[in-house]
Amino acid sequence: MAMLHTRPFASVLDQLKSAGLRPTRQRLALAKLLFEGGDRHVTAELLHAEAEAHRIRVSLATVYNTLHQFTAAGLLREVVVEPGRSYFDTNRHDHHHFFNETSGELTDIPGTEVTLARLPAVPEGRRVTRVDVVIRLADEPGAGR
Amino acid sequence: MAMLHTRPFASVLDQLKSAGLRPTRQRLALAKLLFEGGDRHVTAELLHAEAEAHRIRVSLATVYNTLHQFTAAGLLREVVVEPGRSYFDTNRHDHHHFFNETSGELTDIPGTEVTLARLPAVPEGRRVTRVDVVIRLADEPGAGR
DNA sequence: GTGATTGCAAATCTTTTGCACTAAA
DNA sequence: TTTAGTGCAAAAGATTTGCAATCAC
Repeated sequence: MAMLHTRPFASVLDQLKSAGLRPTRQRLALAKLLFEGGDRHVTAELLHAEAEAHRIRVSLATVYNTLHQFTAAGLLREVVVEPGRSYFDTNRHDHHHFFNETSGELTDIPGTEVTLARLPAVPEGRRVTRVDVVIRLADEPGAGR
Repeated sequence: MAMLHTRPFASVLDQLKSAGLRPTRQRLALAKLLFEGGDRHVTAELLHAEAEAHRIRVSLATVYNTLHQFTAAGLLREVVVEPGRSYFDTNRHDHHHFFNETSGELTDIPGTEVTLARLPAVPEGRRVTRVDVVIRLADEPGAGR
């Protein structure tokens, strides 16, 4: 059972290597927090706080560097839904997002549950790097329930 | 011919009124810049610069306030595609966006050209406020052409 | 008049940067 | 060693806020 997370984490190590990133204490610790707990959406501030809670000494600057390096290495995906704040998503599968504007909560939608039936012609000389679908939600007005 | 833009602008005035916003010199001038030139995507900084170029004296703080008030009144739509910068879109029709990650250019896609064939179930107690589709582009690697 | 609106400067918040120090290879 | 990585504090942006002066009604 403890093996459950061994494989995916090993692959993270491999990917750090192939991205030319040294497996430092900080990067390993952050990778564990990020990838050993299922799919997550974190901000730099949040991950930094979480590291502190786990007695991992990392500076906020390093958290930012690491998040961007992991993103460049394809281990994370940056999601922009709010002005002035970036979320980093550990879910690397094809998927989209619900964004609750009331609470700021970001939730995955499996790629299979959203289908784009019709897409526009891509401008000349450009290629599509990604298609992001964000379904914005608000709490139902009818209070209670 | 000069009439061409008279109507839509009048409706803007009405909407300011019904939103309880006094038609001040600043708000009127910014509204003209925003709504008399077809569909546009502006940042606060850009609109402020444009106002200055037109000899309209407005502070940047007022530009921010105005953009948010217009957005709340339904005259503008805020589009978030880049961390740390908000675009405001004057196109109020149903539509989506191309975002060129290389140049930062934001382009409209008419709602008719994108069709979502399948949408996920909306979580209990929430309602959908908007569905945003952003097609991210990069310049084709094959240089020239 | 009276309350809404504005301008300005200071404050805030997130993210980036410069650089001396530390650690991996 | 040699070079990449880290921490810290300062800097940089974008956006917001507090408050006195100004404007619309």
